[in-house]
Amino acid sequence: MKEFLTKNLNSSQIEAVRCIEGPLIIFAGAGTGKTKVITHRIAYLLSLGISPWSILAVTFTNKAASEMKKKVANLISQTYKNVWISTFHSFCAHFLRVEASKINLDPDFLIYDFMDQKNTVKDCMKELNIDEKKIKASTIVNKISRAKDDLKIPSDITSEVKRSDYFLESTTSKIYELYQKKLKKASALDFGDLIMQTVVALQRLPATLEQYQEKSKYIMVDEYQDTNHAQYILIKLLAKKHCNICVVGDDDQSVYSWRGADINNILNFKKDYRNAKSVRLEQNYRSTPKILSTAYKVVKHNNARIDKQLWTKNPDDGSVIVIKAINENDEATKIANLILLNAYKYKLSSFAVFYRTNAQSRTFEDAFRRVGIPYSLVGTLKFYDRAEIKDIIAYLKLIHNPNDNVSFKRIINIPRRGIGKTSIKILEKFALLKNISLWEAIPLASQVGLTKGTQKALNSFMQLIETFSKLKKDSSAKIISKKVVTHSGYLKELETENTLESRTKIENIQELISAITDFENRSPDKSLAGYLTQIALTSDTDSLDESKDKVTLMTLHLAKGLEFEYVFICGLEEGLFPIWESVPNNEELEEERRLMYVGMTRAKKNLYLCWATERTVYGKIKWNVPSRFIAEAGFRCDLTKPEQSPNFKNPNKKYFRAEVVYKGKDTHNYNNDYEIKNKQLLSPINNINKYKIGTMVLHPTFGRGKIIEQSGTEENLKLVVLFENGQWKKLLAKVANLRFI
DNA sequence: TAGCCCGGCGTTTTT
DNA sequence: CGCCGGGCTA
Repeated sequence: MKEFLTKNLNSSQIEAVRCIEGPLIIFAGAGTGKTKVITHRIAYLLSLGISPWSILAVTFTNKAASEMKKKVANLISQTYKNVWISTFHSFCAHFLRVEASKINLDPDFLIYDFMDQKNTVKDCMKELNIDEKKIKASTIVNKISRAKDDLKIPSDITSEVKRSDYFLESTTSKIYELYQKKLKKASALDFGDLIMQTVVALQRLPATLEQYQEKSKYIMVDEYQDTNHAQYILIKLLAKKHCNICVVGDDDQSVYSWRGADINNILNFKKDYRNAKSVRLEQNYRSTPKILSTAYKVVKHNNARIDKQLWTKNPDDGSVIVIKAINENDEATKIANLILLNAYKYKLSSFAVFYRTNAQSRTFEDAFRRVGIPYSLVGTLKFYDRAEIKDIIAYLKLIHNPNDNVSFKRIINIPRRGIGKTSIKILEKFALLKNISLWEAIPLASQVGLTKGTQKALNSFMQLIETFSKLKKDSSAKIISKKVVTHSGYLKELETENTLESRTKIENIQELISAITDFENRSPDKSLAGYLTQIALTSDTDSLDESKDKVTLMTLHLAKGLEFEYVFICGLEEGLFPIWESVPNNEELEEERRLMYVGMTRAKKNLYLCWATERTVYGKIKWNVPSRFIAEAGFRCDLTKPEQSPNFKNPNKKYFRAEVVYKGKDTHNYNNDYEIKNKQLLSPINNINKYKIGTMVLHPTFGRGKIIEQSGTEENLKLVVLFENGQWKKLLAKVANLRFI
């Protein structure tokens, strides 16, 4: 093995890299160098002279795929370009476009996102006279998506249900059937179709299958614990001939079962592939021993897992601390203060706040704004979800395929053309009757008794779109989109509005056009269809910009794969995390626990577990009990009496009881224990370690306070004390003249 | 047709 | 408490 491939790898990593023949499963715990192993493995294959054309690496996210490409390129400069590294969805989209003719598919199909799906389902429900108040459209979308994840067609759904669910299941099945017809008519595929259709095609076309099996003589699958059944079958088909399949994953980090991921895929790998070898990566390079052992204590409570325990050579500094807050504002204020306090040591981008639900982000935004901490909120408002962007995209989609009813309805009256809901309703009814698209119904509008004015408006809309369509042949996506913005009157309407909001919208549209320009400069396929595919399969572009020095706010789900020096996991209360719905169901509870594990293992040095005794939910105050995960992590919480902080009137500045603190022993022993300090807070301090974190002190000028941080030793022992007035001070212990109280 | 008001609802969301 | 969507009125 070439030397450049082995240096910086540990022995298990090397073992995983070198095992290239036959099935291999790599259990790669958090922070164990998983990506490194995959990229080195690819480089190793290439260094052996294996053709890049026969290597396929599949990931879930675009980010992971592009990172992987970049890292392989760094290892092997020349040949990497021909290695097929892509996401499941783009692999399938590519496959389906190339092989479309063999399976009676329009090669220029659109890709529907969640909103498109939901709108289509709504149409179906109207048509089938199903009351949207009884069953939500989004429930049906989820059910249809899950069915596709399981490779089920509409008739499969009803055949295997209990009688109690029969109504819901049979309506789902009916809607699913109609939904597929509508998608077909619009030449659209949803995300689930991309995988399912690919599987179906490969099963039906043995010659094609064989061809792709050659292309995937060596397969690698990243985040295997997140594969759903369809993806599992897809991989199985591709790997069947050569069986050089290498899957990488961590069952402890499986948090997407609600989206169809099946943890059994990874747990049963050895049953599926009898002669499979397995390698465990257990040396962690990210976190401190404290963090790892705490996280392990939590995840150990799960039954459906393969036991593995991470260890590290990292020094045992930093801390794991539980913070008890009075309410959600207090929680945010305390965290904001802790960040300010430590901001001199690290960049703001080294701090992250994780929460279970998006609704929790607001308090943090308020608190951070108040004290002037720059933050970036990840995941909520996606660029491509903004109304103005979706409008312009809808124009592009309609230009690409005028039969796309979803896009048609979105923009028919944007900007206002005097075509209202009732006109559309009439047109829709008519189109349904004639089994044609809304677009095709326009020339026949005179037959349905629409007014002259409406007819005229419809016709000029049609003309507008047709003018754009003519540009398709010899104009780029950029030119078309520019013309759409101006000629449709969209820009003009925003300009006349001239509000702060409308100006932001104009900026966003300009940003969109520059994104399209960017796409054209980069991508080999400069067509409109190419661009539409790209955006359908790409999520947020700008959300996590690591170059900006800001604190990160995000949900725990989005945290997977990232790492930060300081991690704050918030809202650790029964009912919120673990979220109430999951508690009665053991499998779901275990998934919550894995989510906790994911969150904890993001931390490199300092981990804070936060909970509030009181929290306002939907305008009502709720009293909480600390999350079981806090106890499982080895901390004891006093549940009986919620603390009332003395001497405080302003609730936002009530002081802090870092009730339970990790007692750091200077040892790398992985299994060392935690000492509960809860009861010692107000008791006499022994001389040896008298400035313990959590100790109450009295300062001659600042008054009562509590030690919440320490650094340095002996003569240089520095303390951070939080005083009752809400101020934080950094003090040199030797001269601070503190008295214990 | 468009704007307003009222009622219901309120996990997580790689593609 | 706040948002979104449906229905009703000007």
